[in-house]
Amino acid sequence: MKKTKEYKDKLRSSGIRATKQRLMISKILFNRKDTFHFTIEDLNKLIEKSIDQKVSLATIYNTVHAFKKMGYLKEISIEGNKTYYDTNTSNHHHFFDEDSEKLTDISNQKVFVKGMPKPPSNKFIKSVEVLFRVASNNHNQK
Amino acid sequence: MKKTKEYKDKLRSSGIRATKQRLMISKILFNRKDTFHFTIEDLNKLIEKSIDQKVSLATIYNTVHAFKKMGYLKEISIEGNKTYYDTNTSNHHHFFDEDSEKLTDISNQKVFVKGMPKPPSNKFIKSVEVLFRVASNNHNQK
DNA sequence: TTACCTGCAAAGAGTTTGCAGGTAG
DNA sequence: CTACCTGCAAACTCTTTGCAGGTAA
Repeated sequence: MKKTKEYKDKLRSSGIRATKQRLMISKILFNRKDTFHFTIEDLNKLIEKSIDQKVSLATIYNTVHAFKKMGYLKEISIEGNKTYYDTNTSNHHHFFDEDSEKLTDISNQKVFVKGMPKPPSNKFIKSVEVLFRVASNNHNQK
Repeated sequence: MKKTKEYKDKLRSSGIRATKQRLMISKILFNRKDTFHFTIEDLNKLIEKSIDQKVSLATIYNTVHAFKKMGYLKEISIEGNKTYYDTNTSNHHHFFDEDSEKLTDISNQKVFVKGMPKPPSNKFIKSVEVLFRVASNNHNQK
């Protein structure tokens, strides 16, 4: 609650209006200590659980896309038909737990990629992402 | 053509029937020197272009899933709503060209990940995948 | 012969779009 | 006041499913 003004300013300075819906979503996504990994479905459930009014799915998609374009969210590469987003927009790596289908951050200060390959001509490397797939021993092959 | 018997044996030894459709898809996917990265849509177009009869989409999905289960294909983690498959099932890495949305293999003998993190308790690391995103300089942010 | 497979069409899941009415600035 | 935004429903894309008829072994 105390951060409402801060989010208003952030949105306005990004050139979009600080609507009720966007402020609410900002609070849900960014009022937390840890990185948050989510799908649109996850976010929608959180909104429904909250006391405030419901937000239409179209608006949730719209807002998440806007936040991504502004650099407040990052899309994550995970197989499957759902799109995952991450509130940690810095370059970092992930565990993907195949049992629970949950992501965990790994700082890029702990993991190093050696032997950076030469990119195709006229291309430059925009980012390097490492995904460690984990599971318990008795888990079926994905 | 000369490999038909080989594919028949391969399919049968995997416990599924060597149907016309599966043999045709086997040839398209595996009768090549280089690794092949594709979506179901790509594969369907190749089948349509070929001289043989068309194969229904349901059968293509069915076959690709069967091949994946047998370990002949690997699913690749790329953002977006389409599923990518790879005929190279060994542990290796990729360039992803954001301009063309095409993948290129990188041997895992060239790239090394140092500082392997400790997985969550009771979990073990199944695989390590590195994705290098590349683009040309004038390309818009994805 | 018969268990398995294919093709079609319908259904499902996730996402996008068009547009009328609402609201931030 | 008005350009931008929201909510709804319809549309779209990719994928899965049910089932009648076909086919490998």
